[in-house]
Parts: sequence; C-alpha cells; structure tokens
Amino acid sequence: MDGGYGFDSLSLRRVARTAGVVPTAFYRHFASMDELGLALVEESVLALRSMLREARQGGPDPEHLIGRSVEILVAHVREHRRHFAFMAHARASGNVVLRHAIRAETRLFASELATDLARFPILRDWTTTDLQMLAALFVDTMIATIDAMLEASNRGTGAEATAGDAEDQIARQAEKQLRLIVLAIPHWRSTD
Amino acid sequence: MDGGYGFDSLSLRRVARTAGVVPTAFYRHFASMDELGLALVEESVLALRSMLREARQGGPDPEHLIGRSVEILVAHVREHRRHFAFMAHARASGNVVLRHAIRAETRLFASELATDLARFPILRDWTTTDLQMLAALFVDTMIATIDAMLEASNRGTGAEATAGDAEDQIARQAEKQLRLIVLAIPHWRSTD
DNA sequence: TGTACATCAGTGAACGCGCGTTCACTGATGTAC
DNA sequence: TGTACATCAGTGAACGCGCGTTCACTGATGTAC
Repeated sequence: MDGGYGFDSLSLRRVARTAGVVPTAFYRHFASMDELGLALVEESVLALRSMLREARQGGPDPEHLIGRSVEILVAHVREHRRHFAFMAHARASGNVVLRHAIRAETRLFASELATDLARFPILRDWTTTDLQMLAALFVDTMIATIDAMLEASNRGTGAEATAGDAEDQIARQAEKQLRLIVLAIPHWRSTD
Repeated sequence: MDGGYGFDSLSLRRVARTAGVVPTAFYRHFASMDELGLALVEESVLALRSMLREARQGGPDPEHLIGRSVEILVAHVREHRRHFAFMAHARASGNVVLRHAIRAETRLFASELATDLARFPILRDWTTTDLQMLAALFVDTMIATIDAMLEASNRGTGAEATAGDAEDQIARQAEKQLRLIVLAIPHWRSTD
C-alpha cells in the first residue's frame, strides 16, 4: 500500500540499495537527498538546453520552423524520457527545494525563448511584456505536450504500438496548437 | 529534513492527529489513504464543475467572454485555493490512483469545453479533432495559469500585497494569451 | 414508556518495518620525499 | 625504487522514530417491539 513513483517517495536507503552499497556510503557522495535531487535537476536541465540549442541551429526558416521544433521536442523526450519525467514530477512535487529549482529553470527557459522571438521581424514592435506572454504560451504548450507524452508512455505498458500511436497523435496536436498561435501573431496589436 | 507539502507525504497518523483522533479511528471513515484521496478529488472536482457552470451562465456574449472567464477562473482559484492546490499536486504526484483520477477529470473537462465550443457559429465547420485541439489549448493555458497563481501565493507568504499584484499580473497575461488564441480562430483552415 | 439489541465512532496496546543518521572502523589508491 | 602518510569509498552495528495495521474493547446513539 505504499508504492509511489517520484523522487518524493525515494529513500536514501533505497538509493544505496540500488547502488549496491551500504546506506551510510551515500553520504560519501551527497550530504542529503535534496543535494542528490539538485544534481539530478542539473543533469536534466542539460537535456533541456541541448534541445533549445538544437532548435536554434539552422536559422529561422519560418516555413518549417514549427514542424522542426515539434520533431526536436518529441525526439528529446523519447531520448531523455527519465530526465523529463523527473522534471515533470519535481515541478509539482512536495519538495520545496526541487520545485523551486525546476521553476527557476523554466522561467529562464521562457526568457531565453522570448529573446529568440524578439529577433523575428514580425515581432519587432511587440512590447517586452507581450513577448514574454507569447513565450510563456509556447512554453506552457510545450510542457503540456511533454506531460501528455509521458503519461501516454506510462499507460502504454504492454501495448507498445498503441503507445507510439498515442505519442504521434499528441505530437500532431501540439503542432496544430503552435500553428494556430502563430496564425494569430500578425493580427495582434501589441500594447501594455 | 523530511517536510514535504503534498498528499504524498501525508500519513494516516498525521490525518488522525489533526482530526484529534486515535490512528485506528481513521479506518471508521476510509479503508485507506487512497480512498481519502479519491474523496478529496471528488470534492475538488465540484469546485471545477461549479466554475464551468458559472462560466456558461449569461450566454456566449463573445465581446466580454474572455475577460469574464478569466475573472471567474481567478475568483474560483482564490476561493478554493486548497482544492486547486491539491489537484495541481495530485496531477503529477507519485500516487497512481490519484493521478489517474485527476487526469480523467481533466480529459472530461476538456471534452465538455469542446462541446461548448462547437456551438459557436465561427467554429461550426471545424473538425472534431480540431475542436479538441483548441479545447486542449484552452485547458492547458488555464492549468498553467492556475499553477502560476498557486506558486505566486506560495511565494507570497509575508508580503501579501506583492502576492496579490503577482496574481493580477498572471491573470492579465492569461487574458492576453486567450485573446491571442481567439484572434487566430478566423484564420484557421480546419482539416484532419 | 420501557426494555433489548444493533450500529458505529473512537480507544489503547501491540506488532514489525523501513527510515535517516551517528560512530569508529577498514582497506585500497594516490602523493611526497 | 621504496617508505610514510593522506585521501577517500565503503563497512557494519546501533539508535530512536514514525509509520500502517491487527485486535479486543468501550460507550454513546438509534431502532424495534
């Protein structure tokens, strides 16, 4: 009746046991579970940053930008599933330290995206507030997509084919949502 | 070094202690913590449904629909903060039973919203898939907004004025995001 | 109106368990001279 | 090349604690006749 997936329900002793080591040896590497968690956050963030870096390569190319971005997103989630799952969980977890660390990284990510967006000619006259608003909308849609993919892969145990299908469907929906948002951009009158 | 906010780190004994009752008395009311959790989900869902009901009253009135919806959302989060915080947490929690219950409710909510959307003349010719896509985008934006409000109210301990300001800013951003999405609708060519 | 019984919330002792953390220790690997 | 010492990962016993769950129980409230 215990169970539980996330970092929250992971004990120091279980970590040690999995590592094939006596519990006290844990302290040779981390001062506490929080510190382990922060190390995991740091590692996971690398996956995120590599995603952003890859998306930036190849220049703007507005024609296929959205399709490419979604492809990159999907590929990264598939490749670093455990890291993304860890962040998705820690994001809403009961652990204050981890939650704040993840939130800070998310804000940073959104702010970098806003900077990228500012380079597009069509967004030149937008206020900073509105650029942040748009970046947040993209990031929130991205997070929701990642979330849905992880949930689909959880449910998909035992029926891998349908899990893959579900992921494709999620990816297609995300692409549509992003396209829809982009459609609105030329019609927005930016003020603050 | 324990701590922890959410339902995950809430023990049967702590519930009993808070209720001013001996641990074994817990079983007079619930067979397990999972059952307690499900009861809380049910109670929290009532807050969500009342929100949707209130938003439906007063008819379409497309002019002020978005502003009114955001107002209703903010008011409900402020009034039922604990229920929303519970759902936001359980949504990504390690407890499989709770997580699935919340996810199911979220899907139901999105599907009801899609039905509502179908009634708008401008959306008459949209495919079902695209209506679901749009509803999901609205719901995801809503969830991100609720999430941000809860986080702001957590951080805002000790400085109520700034916490209120932060919430207002979040509400204003949400309103802009919804307006932006709505702007795109007339330009979408719905296909599947 | 009174009596017998059922229902039901709460009690308190007891259990075995996994937990985080302490402590003094061992033994291998690297470094200085 | 050999010796002395430091560093450092891992050991194993021990602690006190909060946990979920069992059991037989008490006493109040409601119900049937």
